Amino acid sequence: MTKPIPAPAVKRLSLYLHQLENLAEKGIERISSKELAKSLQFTSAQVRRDLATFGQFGRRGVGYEIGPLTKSLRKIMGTDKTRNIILIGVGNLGRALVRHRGFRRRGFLMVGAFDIKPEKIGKKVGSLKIRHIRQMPRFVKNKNIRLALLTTSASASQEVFDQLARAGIRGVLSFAPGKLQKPPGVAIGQVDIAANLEQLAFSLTSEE
Amino acid sequence: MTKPIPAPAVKRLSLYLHQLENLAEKGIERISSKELAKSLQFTSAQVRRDLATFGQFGRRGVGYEIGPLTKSLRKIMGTDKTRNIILIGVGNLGRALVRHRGFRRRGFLMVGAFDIKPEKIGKKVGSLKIRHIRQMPRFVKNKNIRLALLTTSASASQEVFDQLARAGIRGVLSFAPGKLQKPPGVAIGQVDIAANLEQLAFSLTSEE
DNA sequence: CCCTGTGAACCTGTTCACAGCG
DNA sequence: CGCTGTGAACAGGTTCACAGGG
Repeated sequence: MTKPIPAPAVKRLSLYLHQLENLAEKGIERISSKELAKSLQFTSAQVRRDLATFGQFGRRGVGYEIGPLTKSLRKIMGTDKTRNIILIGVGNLGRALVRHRGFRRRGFLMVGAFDIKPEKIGKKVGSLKIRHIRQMPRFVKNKNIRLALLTTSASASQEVFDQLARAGIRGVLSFAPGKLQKPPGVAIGQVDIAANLEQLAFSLTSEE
Repeated sequence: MTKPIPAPAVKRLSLYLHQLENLAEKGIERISSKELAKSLQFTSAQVRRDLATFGQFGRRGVGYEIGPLTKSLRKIMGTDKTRNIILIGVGNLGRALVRHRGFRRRGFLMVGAFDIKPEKIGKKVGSLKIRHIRQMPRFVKNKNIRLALLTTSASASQEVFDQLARAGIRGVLSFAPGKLQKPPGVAIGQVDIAANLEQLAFSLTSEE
C-alpha cells in the first residue's frame, strides 16, 4: 500500500524549497524546524510533520542540513533535473509566461510556444519561434515533453487539452476559467486569477 | 458571534458563480444541486452545504433559480458593483494583466498602473498611462481603491506592499514568490505560478 | 415524490506533547 | 540538553442520511 500524501503538504514543499534556496544563497548551512517555520509563518510542528512525510532528513539535536535537504526536496518534486515545458496560446498572458524569468530558477525550461492563429505562426516571442499547434504532437514526442501551460480562451481550452493529452502530455497548468474534463493519467492544475480576486473581494465585504 | 466561513467554500463560490453565469447565457433559469454539482465535478451535498452556508437560496422540490441566486452570490462576493483595481509593477506579467479581458466580466475594472522605473512613466499600457508609484497613495484615496495587483520582483514586493497598506488598500493579490509580512486589516492572496508547476511535476514523479 | 437544508458521523490534516537519539 | 520524529488528541471540512416543505 502506497501511503497517501496530503496535497497541502506538497504545496508547502514548494515553499520550503524556495526558502531553503534563499538561505543557501546567504551561505547558511543548517536550519531548525523552528527557524524555517518562523520565516514562513508556519509552526515548527507543521514543518517537521511535512518533512517527515517524505523521509528522515534532520538530525536530532541539530536540525536540517540545507544542502542535502534541498537536493532531496528537488528530487521529490521532480525538479532535480531541468524539465522542458511548452506553452499553448500566445496571447497577452502567454507572451508574459514565455518571457517569465522565474521558471528557469525552479528547474523549468520553456522550449516551445504554439498557437492556432495563422498570423502569429513564425513570429517570435522572446527567443522562441511560434509554431502551429498542428506541430505540437511531434514536438512533444521528439523532445519528450511532459508538462504544458495552457493559455487559450475558455472556449478552446477543453479541445486543446484533449489534444495535449493525446500527444502524451502528463500535466497541464491551465489559466482558463472553467473545469476541464480530464482523462486518467493526466494531472491538471488551474490558475484562475479572477477567482483569486473574488476571494479577496469577499474578505472585504465582511469588514466594511 | 459571527459564524466562521470555511475558506474552501468561498473558493468554490467563485466557481458556482461562474458556472451560473454560463448557464444564464444559455437561457437556463433553474438548476438542482445535483446538476450544478455534476458540471463542476463536485457532489450535490457539497453544493447544498456551501450555498446553505450563505443563506437559503433554493426551493425544496424544485432547485435554485439561477437569476436570483447569481445576484445573491455576487453580493456575497462583493462584486455586485464594479470594483476598481490598480496594478503595481508593469513588467511582462503586469502588462498582460492590464490587458486581460477576464476582469471586467467578473466585476473588476483596472483603472491605474504604476511603476518605479523612470523610463516607463508616461508610457501607455493598454489604454492606461503608467504613473510613478509616488502618485499611488493620492490616486488610491481619490478613487477609493480597495484592491491591488502586485507584480513587482520578489525583492521589492514587501516594500511596495507596505506602501499599499499605508495608502489604505485592503486587499493585495501578489504574483511574487515569498511570504509577505502583513499588517492586520489587509488581506493577501498569492499566485505562485512556478509553485503550481512544481506541484504538477510532483504528481509526475509518483507515476513514472 | 422531488429536492433542499442540516444534524450527525466521518475523515483528513493540524497541533500537541513527548519519547528518543545525538 | 536540543531538536527531530511521531503517536494521540483535536479541529475543520466533507459526506451521509434523513426530516420537512412544496
